[in-house]
Amino acid sequence: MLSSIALFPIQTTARDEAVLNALVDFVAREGLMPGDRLPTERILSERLRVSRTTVREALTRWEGLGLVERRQGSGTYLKAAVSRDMLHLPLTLASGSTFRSLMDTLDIRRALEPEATALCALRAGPKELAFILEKLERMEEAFHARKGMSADEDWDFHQAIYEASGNPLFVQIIAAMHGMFHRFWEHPLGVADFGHASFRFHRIIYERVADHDPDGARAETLKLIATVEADLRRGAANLKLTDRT
Amino acid sequence: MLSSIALFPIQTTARDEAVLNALVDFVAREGLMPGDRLPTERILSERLRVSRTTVREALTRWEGLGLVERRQGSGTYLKAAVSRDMLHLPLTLASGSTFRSLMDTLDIRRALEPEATALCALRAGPKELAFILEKLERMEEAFHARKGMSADEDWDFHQAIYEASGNPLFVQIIAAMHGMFHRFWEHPLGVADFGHASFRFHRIIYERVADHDPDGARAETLKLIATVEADLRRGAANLKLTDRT
DNA sequence: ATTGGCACAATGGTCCAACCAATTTACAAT
DNA sequence: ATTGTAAATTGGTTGGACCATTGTGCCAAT
Repeated sequence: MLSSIALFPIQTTARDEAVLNALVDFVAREGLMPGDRLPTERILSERLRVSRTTVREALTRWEGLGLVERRQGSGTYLKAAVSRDMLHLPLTLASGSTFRSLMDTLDIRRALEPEATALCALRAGPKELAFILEKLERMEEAFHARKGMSADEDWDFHQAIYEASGNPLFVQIIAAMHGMFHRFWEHPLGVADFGHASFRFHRIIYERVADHDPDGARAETLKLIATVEADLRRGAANLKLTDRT
Repeated sequence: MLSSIALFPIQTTARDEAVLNALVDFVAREGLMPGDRLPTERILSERLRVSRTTVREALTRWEGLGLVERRQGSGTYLKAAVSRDMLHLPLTLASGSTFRSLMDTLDIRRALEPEATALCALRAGPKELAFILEKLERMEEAFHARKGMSADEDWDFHQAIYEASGNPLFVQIIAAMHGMFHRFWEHPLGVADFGHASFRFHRIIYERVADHDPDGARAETLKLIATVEADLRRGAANLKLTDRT
């Protein structure tokens, strides 16, 4: 960005970082896409003239950032696009499995999801709308088949909307909040009809988005989250979730 | 001193993860705080009955997450609190367009900061308000002394507000957005009076918060972000930030 | 011709022992 | 007390070996 500034960090030794830079270049040159397989550790070690240990440390870094996935016996696969000047902000959210923590994630969702949906209503084109509709119908199908909300299909629908917002940060942050939420609430926790109240809002939200009605989309998303909060409060009352600080 | 370390061998597969779990327990038991030094790799290797390579791979993960800092010849130091149930959120900001990336962070801020400020207005007690006021006055002081916004004091003020929201997620996520924003925009980029327009809103926001007026606080925070966006658009126009894909 | 199972190669995961490089500590010389 | 230097400490790197898992292809049985 600031190409006029020609200062570089003093580089005494930074082997693994150099390995990653070389790997970025390689991926760019070969036009590798997410899902493609990277060269084996032994090949990289040989070609880059560094020990396999160093290659592994570098790849461990990328794996920690979710950029790469290692499968023993198979290989190392690219999971996301990489570039030299991409910005990884590792954000560690320490959170216990307390009622308060779950409510905290809802605070974030209450702030982000309505805005993301509103942006989607503004920006989604026919192609994105078709994709969202497909996810919606798949979710409704699963709901009727299993007589209840299916977390996977539900998330697929929302993810489709947030991806259509055009801002990748929404997807990443909201996904983390969902993950945190469902990690401690894998089961309906005594709430038999968990998610039932939210069902009807999905199609309404889709319609608002399809109508390019950002305010309506925002309002309906807010209602949906309110149903989630109500479910959570019922669950907390049932099980008397206690703090484990 | 290290003779009393209570570490036990581990046996499961997924060695490096087991190492990290053991380390979490160790940190908790010893009451280690950020800044404290961890046992050396050789000690860990010996006590956990695991090769030093495996210990290093585990620590590399934590280093990538910013949880730990290694200093050659000195040791490995804790940089943040760790707990078993923490969620790592790797935020990846694609660097297709710098301007677009900055606008993406603003989308998130526009969603989160008004809500966090509103929550602060609801929840802040006298003690928190006094702390916020102190940060406000320090910022205003720095502004008059240096004839311009000071990023550090500015952030201290906002951070005080978001901490008073009572939800630690707000602080962490918003801090990450600020970090991204300023990493791309370390200098005012041709906008000489960068931040001047935002100055007056700080005191207004404080007053709304002190009055426990969440809607007012939300509205004023939105205006403040609007001034940031205006600054950004002027900067982009000045320098003709271009895509570097 | 199809299918099932098995041997073998490829690949990531772990271990060891040694040495390098930076830092800290101890200690002697002044 | 200060300073300079040697030694010990600690993270960083290397090479080589072996283990565990996965993928591939051959071969026999059907």
